[in-house]
Amino acid sequence: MDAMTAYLSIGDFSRATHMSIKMLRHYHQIGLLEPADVDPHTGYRRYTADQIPTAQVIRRFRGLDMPLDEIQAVLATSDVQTRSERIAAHLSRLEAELGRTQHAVASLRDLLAAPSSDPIGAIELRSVPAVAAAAISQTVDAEECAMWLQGALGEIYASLTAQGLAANGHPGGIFDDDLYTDYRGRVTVFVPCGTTVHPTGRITALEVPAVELAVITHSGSPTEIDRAYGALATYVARHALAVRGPIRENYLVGQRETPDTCQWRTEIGWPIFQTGTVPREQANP
Amino acid sequence: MDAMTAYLSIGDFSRATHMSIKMLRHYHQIGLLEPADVDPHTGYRRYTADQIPTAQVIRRFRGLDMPLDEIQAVLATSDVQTRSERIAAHLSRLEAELGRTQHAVASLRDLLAAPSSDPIGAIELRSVPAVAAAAISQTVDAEECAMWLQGALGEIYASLTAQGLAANGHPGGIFDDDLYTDYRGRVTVFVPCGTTVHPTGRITALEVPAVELAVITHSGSPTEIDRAYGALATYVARHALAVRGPIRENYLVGQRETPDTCQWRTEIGWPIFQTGTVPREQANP
DNA sequence: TTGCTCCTCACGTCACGTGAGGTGGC
DNA sequence: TTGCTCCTCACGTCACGTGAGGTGGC
Repeated sequence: MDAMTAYLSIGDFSRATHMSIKMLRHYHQIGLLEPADVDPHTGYRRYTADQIPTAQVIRRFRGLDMPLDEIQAVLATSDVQTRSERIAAHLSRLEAELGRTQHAVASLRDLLAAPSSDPIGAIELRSVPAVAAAAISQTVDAEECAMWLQGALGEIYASLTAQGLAANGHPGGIFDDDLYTDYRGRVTVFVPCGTTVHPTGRITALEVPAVELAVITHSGSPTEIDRAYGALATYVARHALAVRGPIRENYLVGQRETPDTCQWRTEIGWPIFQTGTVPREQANP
Repeated sequence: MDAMTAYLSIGDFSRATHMSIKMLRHYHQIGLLEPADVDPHTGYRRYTADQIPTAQVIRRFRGLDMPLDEIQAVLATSDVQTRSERIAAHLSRLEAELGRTQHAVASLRDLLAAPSSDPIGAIELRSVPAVAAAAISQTVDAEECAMWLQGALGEIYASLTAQGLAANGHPGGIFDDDLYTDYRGRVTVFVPCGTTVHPTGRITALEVPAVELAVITHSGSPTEIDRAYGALATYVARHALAVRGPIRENYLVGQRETPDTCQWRTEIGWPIFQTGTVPREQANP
């Protein structure tokens, strides 16, 4: 018997590859996995045994939540080098996400085990003067914001070193409201420096404006900063201090000081009314 | 100033909780997180600072991909005991999935590193006689099939022991086509035993029918059994042997023998034409 | 001939995102 | 008064699943 005539019906192909018929039809429709032959009269799909390995690769990738268009891109890449790179990139992303999820699970376990072990510090009202800085601004997605910030900060420090300039305080970030309300907005990261920086790459010289802020300090990993945000927002709301304006963050201890995120310390600054001489207050949530 | 009047607009609440406005409106619509007040004239949503912790819990759970209705169920549970159990259950599911994904990543890395290290065995055509067995049958989803099978098998062995009966061969499974084509179908798991079993629980006495099968053996974890299925389907297609009927599996080495899934050995049987005296053949994919 | 497989729409699901078009509040 | 915030539809996205209603093949 001729091996070429050994077509598999969609049902047989489903059994061979462990993909549902609905999936196979879907993959046909979007052109990801086209049957070797389609009967022009009945519309019956016919697959060959040769297509099984391809189907299995697709199934494996889907099992790892790779989007269909990415799978398609990988399969369309004939260049072995590029192909391997794309796959490796996806696997790295996956492993990174695995780490984050593991961390989140542990963190939630902690939260549930000791519900009120809040190491959330006091809230301080602060008048921040204007300061000259080297800065990078860009519109970014909320998800990639943390990563983007690290990269931009690295670029700024590298340029300061190249220009023989010294940082003049902790690095900071300025976050447009859109970043929170639409999950996409303008972010500025800056490093104060006495001398005006010479613009190179994405870097610009920026006069960071003066503001009145309610400030809280978050100790620990950025993944758990939400609690400090909540405490700060509660305080500002209860005291009716709220005013429009971007949120600030200052990185007292961060990537540059230690890779151990548990030791990081971040100040969050929420814009408030100019209250003149404000007494230092304790948060009372 | 009165703390009770300290409402937050949806924008402020978004900044306080790191949830987008779209999310907050969505959660309002489905009743997961209702604003403390809605202005009857303008429709403006007003939140209180008290709602921030609840919102944060929701955000944490969503970060772990918990479905919204499950979150709702957890929050609606006033009984602390039940609530903790539900959360713990979700975390356990998550950790199990983490393990599976890690395994899948590693497996795919292997596959890419050594593309043709196929330890896939020979294919044998076999006449299987009918056999008396203790069995459990049920319609299950493809995803939960493996888990279900372990549980059912455990029940069967326990009952055999209780009735003083001995197993008379390896345990096996019978899988309706629907399980592959629709991801939901009838599955039967059985253990051959000489004496007729007394029906208890889900267990019935079953005469497992005789069949002609093409059989391949898969060595290793069930998560990688897809390759053996592919090889077997290819063989059956190329030799035009296919015939309707449920697929069989025999568990030569499984959970009962060793928890190390790498050492498991599973036979897969694909129904074929009754060919009378068949010569033993080698697969030639 | 019966029952099974396979076909094509059309619509549903889940958790939102993306505008359009309009109004309210400082 | 201007510009910003907020509102409600209505529709889109992603990867399919769920029928309805109908035809083909052994």
